[in-house]
Amino acid sequence: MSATETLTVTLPDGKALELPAGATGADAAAAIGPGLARAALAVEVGNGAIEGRGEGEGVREVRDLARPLPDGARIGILTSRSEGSEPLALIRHDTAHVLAAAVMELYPGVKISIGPAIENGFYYDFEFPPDVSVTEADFPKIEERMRAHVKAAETFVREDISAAEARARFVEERQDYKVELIDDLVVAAREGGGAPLETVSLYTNGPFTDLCRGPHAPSTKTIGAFKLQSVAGAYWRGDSARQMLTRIYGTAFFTKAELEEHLERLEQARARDHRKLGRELELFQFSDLSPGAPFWKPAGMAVWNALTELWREQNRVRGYREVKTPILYDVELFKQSGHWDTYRENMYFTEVEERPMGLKPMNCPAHIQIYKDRRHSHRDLPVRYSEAGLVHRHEPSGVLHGLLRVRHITQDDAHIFCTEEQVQEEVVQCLRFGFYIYELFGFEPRLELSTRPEKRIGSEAMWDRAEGALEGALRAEGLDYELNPGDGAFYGPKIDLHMKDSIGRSWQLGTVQLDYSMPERFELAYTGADNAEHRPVMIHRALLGSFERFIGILIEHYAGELPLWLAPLQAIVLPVSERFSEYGATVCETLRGHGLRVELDDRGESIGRKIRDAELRKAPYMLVVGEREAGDGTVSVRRRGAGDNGGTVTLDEIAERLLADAVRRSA
RNA sequence: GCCGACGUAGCUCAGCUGGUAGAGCACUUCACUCGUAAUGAAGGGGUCCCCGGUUCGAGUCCGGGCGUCGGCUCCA
Repeated sequence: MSATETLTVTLPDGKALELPAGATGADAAAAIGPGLARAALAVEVGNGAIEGRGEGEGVREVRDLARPLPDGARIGILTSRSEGSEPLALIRHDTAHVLAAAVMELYPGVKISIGPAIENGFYYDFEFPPDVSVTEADFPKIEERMRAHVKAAETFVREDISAAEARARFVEERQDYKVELIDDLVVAAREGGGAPLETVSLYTNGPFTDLCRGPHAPSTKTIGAFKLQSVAGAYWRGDSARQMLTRIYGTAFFTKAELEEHLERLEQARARDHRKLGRELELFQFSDLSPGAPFWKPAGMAVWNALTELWREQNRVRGYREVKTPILYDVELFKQSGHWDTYRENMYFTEVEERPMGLKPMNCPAHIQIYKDRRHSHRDLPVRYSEAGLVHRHEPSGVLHGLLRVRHITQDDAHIFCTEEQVQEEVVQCLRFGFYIYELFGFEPRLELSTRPEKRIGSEAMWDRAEGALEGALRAEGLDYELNPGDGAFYGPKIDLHMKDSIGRSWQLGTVQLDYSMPERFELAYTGADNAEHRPVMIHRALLGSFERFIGILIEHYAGELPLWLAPLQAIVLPVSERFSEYGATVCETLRGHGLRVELDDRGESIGRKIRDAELRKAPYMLVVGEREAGDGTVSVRRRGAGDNGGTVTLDEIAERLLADAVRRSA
């Protein structure tokens, strides 16, 4: 055979496979084996680089099995058992098309927009006719229709047609969103400076055709199990000025068992929802009378105070001095700080004796007042003020979410006023402080460096120095970080600290921001060694983010089972009957005398009942006392969730153990 | 703020097409005095989110408001 009649591809194991010219991914799979041919979903194509490195490495694309393979490509056949998220993403995207197909059939006149796979499933956005509203109650009907498409094992057929032809087709079908997408593709190709857009791809399964880049599995039959999950509003193209579409969320898996396992996980995540646990454990409550503002109950306050102790202790150790500043100010302050111009919409205002006043949305202008109350020498710097600062922000009603998004926010705030030379070292110390705290909870930090945005103040030289200082700090600590070019604040670059919790969710907690704007606006100064006035740099720093949010995250991270040092109820004394209440009271008082949070359950209930209730309250230690213990001054120890295997120890021993645990702050 | 759903006892929820409310848990009382995840019995408890409308009659239907939930946008 001559070269033009064959093509060669390289398989993942490095072996070359020779195929007839024009062979497809499906042909390759068939050439490898009939089992693979049946299991194949798509083909991964990487160009060049037969040896697996060099040119082309990293350029890879997942393609339909039916597309011809390029000569010399490295390929891998994708099946449901392939590693990574791609196989699932593929069938989820397939399922999105099936959803759209079903919806088109059930709701004539519906306009379709886009339907991608997302992290745990997929969605499709629709514009329903004005008189139609779709709710979760309609899901069974839609799912039934979808099942028919899956059962029919419809082939996904790709056609590449000219943009003009596709446009005409969607104009004809009155699919305005598809027309807009095509127009934008054409414009993007033109503005990208490359070749003009020649064709767009359409995918058809059964009666349904969609504008789609692909890829898709060969047919709908690989969708093993799917479920529609929720319906929500979503702006067309994520733009709040544009049409609100109806988004239907769903998920899909290769097998029913996997789907059920996933739904089970969702159920478990709901069980650790901090709003549910907050109510059950009586940590906090919300009231219609003050939306977005938690009421801390005694148990929640115990957690708050334990966290505050950590915060206060560590700030002191690290050279911060705690301050406390008002929450209500003459609006002049916010005009000077700039918040009036940029943030007024989200602030709370009132009038006191005809004087317009506002609640602070940030603590920095307040700390600046303290800094300005005296003159500073370069010898004084850095000046570090910390405050559990209460700020109010009028968050839009739709975004409030338990403790995680509130209007009444207690930030673990700090501001450092320092010289430019000190910036890097101060940032290093902030990062170390953050890591110290996160490690206590087993959070794994991830860092992001955000640099100069388009709209900014200050000279290029200033930004060079500021970004250099942050980068220098990250490098000096040997830390990995992600770069977010252009994502900094207008007044300076920042490092954000993100964490992953026990179930893999990511949260942004801390932030370290350089600020060259506030010192300017408030004309901050220090006297240098040269006896001249200089501007200090200001570092804004929060590590927990806010006490409210951090506690919310902790509750979910620990599923309510807080470590002893944070637990509102550290131990509960359980007399086996009321006859031993007196001894129980002695035990309880002794432990309380050591500063531990202990209660006595002297209700006339059975010991089984008391243990059950104590477990539900998630007390780390249950101390059972009865005739034996009262006789020899001991307690029978039961650990939360561990059953009766803690042994029997003397009162002194248990006190010592609990105290050591609390002081160590062990997780 | 936007879209949608929801709002019934402290909690979780039931209440069909309009006829003045119900369960379990929790709570109270009594009995039991118990050894490692629910002892039994009796009892109390409701402006059915708020305002207005339709109706002989509204928890139920309609309109408005507030709040919550799921998303979207936002988080300087």
